[in-house]
Amino acid sequence: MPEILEVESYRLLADRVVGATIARGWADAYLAKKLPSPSAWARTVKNLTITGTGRRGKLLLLETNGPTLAFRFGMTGVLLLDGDAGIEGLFYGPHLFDAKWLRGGLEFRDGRKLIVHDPRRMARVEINPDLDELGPDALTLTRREFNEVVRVDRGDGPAIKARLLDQSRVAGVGNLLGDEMLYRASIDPRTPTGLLSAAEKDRLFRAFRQTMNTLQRRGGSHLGDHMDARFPGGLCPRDGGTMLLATIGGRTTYWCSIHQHSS
DNA sequence: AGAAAGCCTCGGCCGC
DNA sequence: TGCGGCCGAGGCTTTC
Repeated sequence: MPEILEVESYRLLADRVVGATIARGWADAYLAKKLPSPSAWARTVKNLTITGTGRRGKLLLLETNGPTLAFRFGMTGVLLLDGDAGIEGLFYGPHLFDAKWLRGGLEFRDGRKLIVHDPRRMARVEINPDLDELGPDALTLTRREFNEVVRVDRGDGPAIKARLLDQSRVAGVGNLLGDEMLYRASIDPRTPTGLLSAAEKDRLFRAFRQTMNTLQRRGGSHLGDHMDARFPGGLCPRDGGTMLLATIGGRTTYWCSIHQHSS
């Protein structure tokens, strides 16, 4: 679930600890997998004061008076402050809270705790993350930046769905947001990026912004118009067309056989 | 039982 | 034909 909209809600939650000083931190071996050792997290964060928050795509940043601390949430990670979720419906579907899924976090001198809850163990913490690997942020993508996202230098390029998921091109688009914006733009997700027409690029940019704004207002990446049809045999809510299903860019992709049809 | 919303690695092969 | 880099497949991990 955590795509850019969810991570932005985690950032707003983390804003509440700006000014607080870390008494101690802890991380299990999975959460600390990108660090030299699990103890490196505890050692590094001790006595740091949080000075601000940031975010690039799905990467949450905590600025401090020392190194920048970063969190990525994988597929099932959730950020909690003292056990309270930052947004409604954070524990979606069957994933409820269980103390055994607490993987690490920060405890502040004032007693509050910022905790990562992650059943599937793909969340990670980082110290001084390399932001050069990430493209511009999807929530504030400009037309100029979008033009770079769909630019292809050699050949026809990858399927547009795969390109949208490429975090080095644009940071923050996950599988559900990617499908939703292509659905709204009426574009076949298999279309090679370099073969998109000017009209299709125009529609995709508008749908990109519209998808971010609308789903942020609704409260989550899983609240798109096409979600109800996201199962084998589903019918398009817009025109009743059969929804097609394939793996594109490594992710399960759904699209409408009627209106998402490249001409 | 198979699929899952993210990320990382690796092998193949595309295109110059 | 050689080669760097791109692209897609597969794995991770646990759950329902």
